[in-house]
Amino acid sequence: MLLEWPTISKQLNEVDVPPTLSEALGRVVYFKAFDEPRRAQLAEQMIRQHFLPGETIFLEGNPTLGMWIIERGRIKVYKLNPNGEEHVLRLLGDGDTFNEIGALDGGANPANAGALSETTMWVLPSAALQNLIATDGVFALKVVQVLSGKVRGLVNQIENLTLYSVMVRLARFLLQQAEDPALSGPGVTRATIAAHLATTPQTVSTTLRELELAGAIRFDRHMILITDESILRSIAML
Amino acid sequence: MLLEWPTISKQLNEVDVPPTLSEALGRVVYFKAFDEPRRAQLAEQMIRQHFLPGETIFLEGNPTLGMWIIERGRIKVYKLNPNGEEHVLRLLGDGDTFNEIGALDGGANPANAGALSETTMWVLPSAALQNLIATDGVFALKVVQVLSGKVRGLVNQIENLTLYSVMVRLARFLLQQAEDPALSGPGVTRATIAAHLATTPQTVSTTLRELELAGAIRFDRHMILITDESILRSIAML
DNA sequence: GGCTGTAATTCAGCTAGCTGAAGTCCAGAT
DNA sequence: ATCTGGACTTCAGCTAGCTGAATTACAGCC
Repeated sequence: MLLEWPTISKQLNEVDVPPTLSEALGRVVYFKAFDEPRRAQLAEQMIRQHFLPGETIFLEGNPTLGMWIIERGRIKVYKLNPNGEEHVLRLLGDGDTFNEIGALDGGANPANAGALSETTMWVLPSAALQNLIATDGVFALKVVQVLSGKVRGLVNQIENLTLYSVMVRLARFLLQQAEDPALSGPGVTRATIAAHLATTPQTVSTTLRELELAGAIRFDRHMILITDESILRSIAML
Repeated sequence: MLLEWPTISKQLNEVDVPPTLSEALGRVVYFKAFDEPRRAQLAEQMIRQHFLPGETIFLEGNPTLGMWIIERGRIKVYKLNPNGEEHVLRLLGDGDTFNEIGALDGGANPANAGALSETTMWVLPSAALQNLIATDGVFALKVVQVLSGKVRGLVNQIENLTLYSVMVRLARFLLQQAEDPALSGPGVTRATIAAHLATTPQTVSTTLRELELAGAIRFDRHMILITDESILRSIAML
């Protein structure tokens, strides 16, 4: 199993870029069940946005524009404390959505968002989303399902942060990374991962060395190779 | 401002116990908008349960019975790691609901639940809840609102845990406690609070002493008095 | 009143993980 | 080929908070 780790920005040519926005919407969890005309109608209400690496997409506490859908790129959703320290809540990539909460309840942005790589995205205005829920029971049900999953995910994050060591959290992250391409790729640096696992880049480094020593992974240039998933899983306590 | 701290179980006579279940449902966030006949119909589908302090209500991973509604008492929702260490996700009391997620998405219980005090509760079976969502758009919208709030709350918890010290977390908890009676009262011991703030009872003790030294709080028997809210708020970085 | 058991406090010693600094690696630009 | 700057690594020193143990306080009960 091979993991693209940071700084590898060249070879990132995921082949299957969907040709039209409407088609792309078919891959978004919320709209999978929509038929073509309905997706097209939705597409008309959306606004295209483009960001460069390092650019801020929006700030916590500001009014929510809508739900964001990533066409292509990597972004982070994060919190800051007054010292400027950062905790990365989510790392997202192609086809992922974010800031649903603000769009759904009409409140302010719950967190900050920033581009990690060059990114193309679309915004579905809050009003359009809320209108869908109010008029389409099946869609509302879908939203409840997705939100439930989101709650489960956050509870899981809290569990990891409070009940497991950096070693375990990192092992779990590597296993997730093997499943989800959004967790690797351009812009996803050690510092970003550290901020996601509530630790420091230095500690990530030394802990990766320990994982190598334990025979779970191997380094190949800037890539990380899982050499023995069973060892990694047992370290991850899974 | 006065906070009942642990071990005071006698004087807990919150006067306004609602006489009927149907009436009690009117105080539950999900059912506030229901009229009396509708609440009565709902009440018919519910099952009454009784627990003693320390009893387990349900375990993570088991099939979900339904959504629980607390008539009277204190409970905790918590996660365990293989060492038996515990993290308390939520502390709940009269009128609060829990395990909605399992009931909403039909999955397993996302966490464990246990009674902290003698508790009377009701279970609304998952099927009944899901039926409501499917047939009542206004209700579905309400559920989306509540779930959004839940996500915001969890993100807030993660922020506290990862970006702020025990001192700050404890100060914030004391301020919350002043607002929400479920966070004090019978069964809510130092150990429980420590498990909620991801620390130890010893550290809670020493940190409370420091807060006293800073002039933010005072001890009176086993009670904690907020003597200077502005000091406490500034320590809490709020 | 005195007993008993649980909760809370205090303290000394320890450790996981942080901090800051110095050095290395490497992709991209010239 | 060399240079440059960001990312990564390594290390020594430190500290917030944990651990275990001993002590005290208190509620409930007779």
